[in-house]
Amino acid sequence: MPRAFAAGDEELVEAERLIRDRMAELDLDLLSLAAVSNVFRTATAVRNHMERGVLRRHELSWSAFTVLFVLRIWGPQESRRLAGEAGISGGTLTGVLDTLERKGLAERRAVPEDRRRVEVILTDAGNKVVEEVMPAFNREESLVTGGLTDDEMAVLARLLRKVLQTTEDLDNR
Amino acid sequence: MPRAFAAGDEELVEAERLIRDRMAELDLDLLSLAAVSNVFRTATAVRNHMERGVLRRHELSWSAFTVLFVLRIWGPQESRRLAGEAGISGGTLTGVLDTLERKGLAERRAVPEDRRRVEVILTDAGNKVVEEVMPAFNREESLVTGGLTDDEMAVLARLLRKVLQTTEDLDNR
DNA sequence: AGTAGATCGTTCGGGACCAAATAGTAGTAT
DNA sequence: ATACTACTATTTGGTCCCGAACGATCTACT
Repeated sequence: MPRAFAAGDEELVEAERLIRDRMAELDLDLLSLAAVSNVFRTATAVRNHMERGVLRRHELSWSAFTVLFVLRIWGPQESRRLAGEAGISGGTLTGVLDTLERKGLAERRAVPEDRRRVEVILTDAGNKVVEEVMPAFNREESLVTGGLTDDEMAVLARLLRKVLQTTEDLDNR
Repeated sequence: MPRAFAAGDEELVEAERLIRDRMAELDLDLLSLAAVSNVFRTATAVRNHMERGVLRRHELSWSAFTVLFVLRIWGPQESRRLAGEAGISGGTLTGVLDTLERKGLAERRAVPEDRRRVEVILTDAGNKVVEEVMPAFNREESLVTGGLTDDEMAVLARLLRKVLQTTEDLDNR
């Protein structure tokens, strides 16, 4: 049996077979490559799906919704932590907050004991938006994971958390 | 045992416990939510890691590298398919190709039989860049998946492919 | 031949994004 | 008090990205 069709081949999609064959001389770690690149492909596809299907109807950008969501879950937050939790830079958060304030969905509050800092809170309107969008968002999440069993979803989440943790550990050093 | 600490709880990170408790009345599908949101968190973290660590040294944007990579794997491509394969819009591809042409890494070629269409090819310099960047990129992929066994990486890729496929099926309808 | 509709890549407008520079504030040492 | 250091959010400059509008081109039909 030729090496190009060794065991495990049936797991690969065409693109991955091509990569293996056309990059053979580079001696790549194909398991890592497949795992990571599928993270990106899936994230892009699902994100586009969400943006076009759910978020667009509410005129919310991805980051704007994420920020609202974080505020709803974690409660009033200071900017720095909010940015980290939402996965965006501080500079980006400033712009997103400008937009959210303009729409009346969130507000900046001065922190009395330290005037450098800013606390961000969800307005009633913002709270309402989250509680309206979140179920719609979650319905789509259920749809895109419809091909997985409950066990598989749990495994997927667990493995991803491990990769995430490893990546964060690499960056904090 | 209170419901808030039922079986499986140890699988959840703090954020996910919070979501469960603070969104209880919305009756969400928490398994899907955890799976999908971890896809995004992981993708963001790994992408930032790659952009700062590998791509920045070579002055390549994420999309620019993806386009070069697709060209290297799939060979000369027409724009429309190239955009789809790289996961970006047609409008974005135009800008990316302008940049890549300016750097001499890729070239547009007229398609004789249909003057609307454009074929994109990798130059020798572009080919060289891919073969230089790809191993460095792959080394980081190995690092971020370092916490997983080979089996786990294969499972991760398989589950993600399933979600990806389901999402694409949803969109093509 | 001529026209209507589909399809291609490009252009354009605007938001999002990051990194670096900046202005302002707090704490600490001198 | 003053200077120094560390930390905050913001501004700036530049890139990226999408969707919609556009012009050019091809196809099908009459």
